[in-house]
Amino acid sequence: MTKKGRSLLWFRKGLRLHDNPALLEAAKDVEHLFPVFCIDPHFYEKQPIGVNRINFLFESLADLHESLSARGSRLLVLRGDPKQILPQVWKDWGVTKLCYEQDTEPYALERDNEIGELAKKAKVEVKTFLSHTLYDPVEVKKAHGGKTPETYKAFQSAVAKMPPPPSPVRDAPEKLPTIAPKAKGAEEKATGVPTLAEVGYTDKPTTSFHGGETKALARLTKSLEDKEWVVQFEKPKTSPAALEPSTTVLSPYMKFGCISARLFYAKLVQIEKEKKKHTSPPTSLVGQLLWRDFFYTVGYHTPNFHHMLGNPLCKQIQWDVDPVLYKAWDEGRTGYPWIDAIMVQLQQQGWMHHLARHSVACFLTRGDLYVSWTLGRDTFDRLLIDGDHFVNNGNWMWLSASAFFSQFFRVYSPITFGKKYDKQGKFIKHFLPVLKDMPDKYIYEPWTAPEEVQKKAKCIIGKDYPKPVVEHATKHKDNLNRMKSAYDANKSPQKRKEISDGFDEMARAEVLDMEADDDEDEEK
DNA sequence: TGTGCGTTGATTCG
DNA sequence: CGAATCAACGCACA
Repeated sequence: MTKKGRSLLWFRKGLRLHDNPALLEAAKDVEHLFPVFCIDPHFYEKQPIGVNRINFLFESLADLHESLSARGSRLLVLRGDPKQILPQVWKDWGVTKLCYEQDTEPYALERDNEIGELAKKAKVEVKTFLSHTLYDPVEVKKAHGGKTPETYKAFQSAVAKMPPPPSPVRDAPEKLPTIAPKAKGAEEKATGVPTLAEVGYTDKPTTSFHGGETKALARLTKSLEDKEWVVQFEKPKTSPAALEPSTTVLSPYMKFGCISARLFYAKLVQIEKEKKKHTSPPTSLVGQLLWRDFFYTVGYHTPNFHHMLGNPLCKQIQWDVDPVLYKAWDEGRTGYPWIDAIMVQLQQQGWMHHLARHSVACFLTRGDLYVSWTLGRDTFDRLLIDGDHFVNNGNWMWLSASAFFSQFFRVYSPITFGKKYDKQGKFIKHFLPVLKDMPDKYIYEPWTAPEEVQKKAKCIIGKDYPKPVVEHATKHKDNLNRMKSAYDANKSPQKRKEISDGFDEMARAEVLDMEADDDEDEEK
């Protein structure tokens, strides 16, 4: 049988050659294969992506290109809106089949729907595959009696009724079909992975984590080396103050699909079987993978999951609109070293420990500043190399006690929480060198240090390092009362609606616009 | 309608 | 260092 046809493999997430069913389908029985990634302006129109995050993506693309090249292919990187670009290239290149991995994020659903329609008109066959999550969110809902599981437990009971997650499919073949040699515009349009400078970045990336399937697989192997550690893993017992991460840091690779969740899962289950005794969800490593699938599932089925307004799961809360407090948090100058050090770690590394994220998220919202979780979500989305739509939004609602979690009286202290893990404040001193000579005794509350101690440490509070922007002891108590009132109000649909109607989204937008205004001021 | 539980709080007491 | 207490939420299930 002679091979005919030309397929286009569209990479979005799933930046890998292992466990990639769309790739296997695209490479099957065709004469030529066009592996494509689109740099879609949609993802940086709302806010500029942090340099670490965009670099992680570019590194992942470069790695993908290398791996494809080793198999006689290459990665074609296109610039622009895929809804415009793809129809053009499949016409130019004579593409007969379009293959990609399903993406359930709201923007992706809309985009892919539209592209599906365009493909139909152009008589391009479309084949899609579910391989980003362990379970299909649609199937999970079915298994739960047609209702969306809104708690982890409900999710667990739903998936317990389902077949286990599919095993990873076989790796990409050693030889892939080539790109058609004279495909019109293939070389001009697809100019390889862009440099940071080309897309307007002048700053260098600062993170020590690097993207790509190769790095991902190496990290997976290393993470699973110590099987005893694997089977004893309990997330809450790992330290948020460790300078060498106390967890796997596989999340950025999971976000971009440099690693397959199903591969990770299969390996964990194998080790658990081997060792017999092991920890269990929700705290175990398998439990962590299930959290990811839980948020993907509930997020997919909840309208306006990434908003407070119009989100049926989300408590309607009249958060303060305070650009000054928000910016102090965002830029790591709240005057609470534990909070600021974590925010600096976010800027530098694009990654923080899960409990560190809890600390700063609680602080921004119900704990101290009483600023909307959606602003914190945006900061994380901009700077985290593992920022993942459903997981990020879900966790922000959790920490702000807007959904999933309702014991709002459990507040993280910006002073004592970190102390439990790091009495000497090594973490703080690493990320806030201005405090490096502050005695351990004052490291979590430097404003309490006597003047001569501050002088000796060459760190005057209010000059070299900020005074606290709010007083935690009093503010968190005020907030507790406000949360109690908000919860009471949410019991009444009428009052809930009143809060929604009165919540000024424009005011929230102004907070974001402030940064643009600042830039203008600097130029003047 | 009551009860127990919920991935990861803080403080105090023994 | 573990347990009780603080003040007290919503949800699932009996």
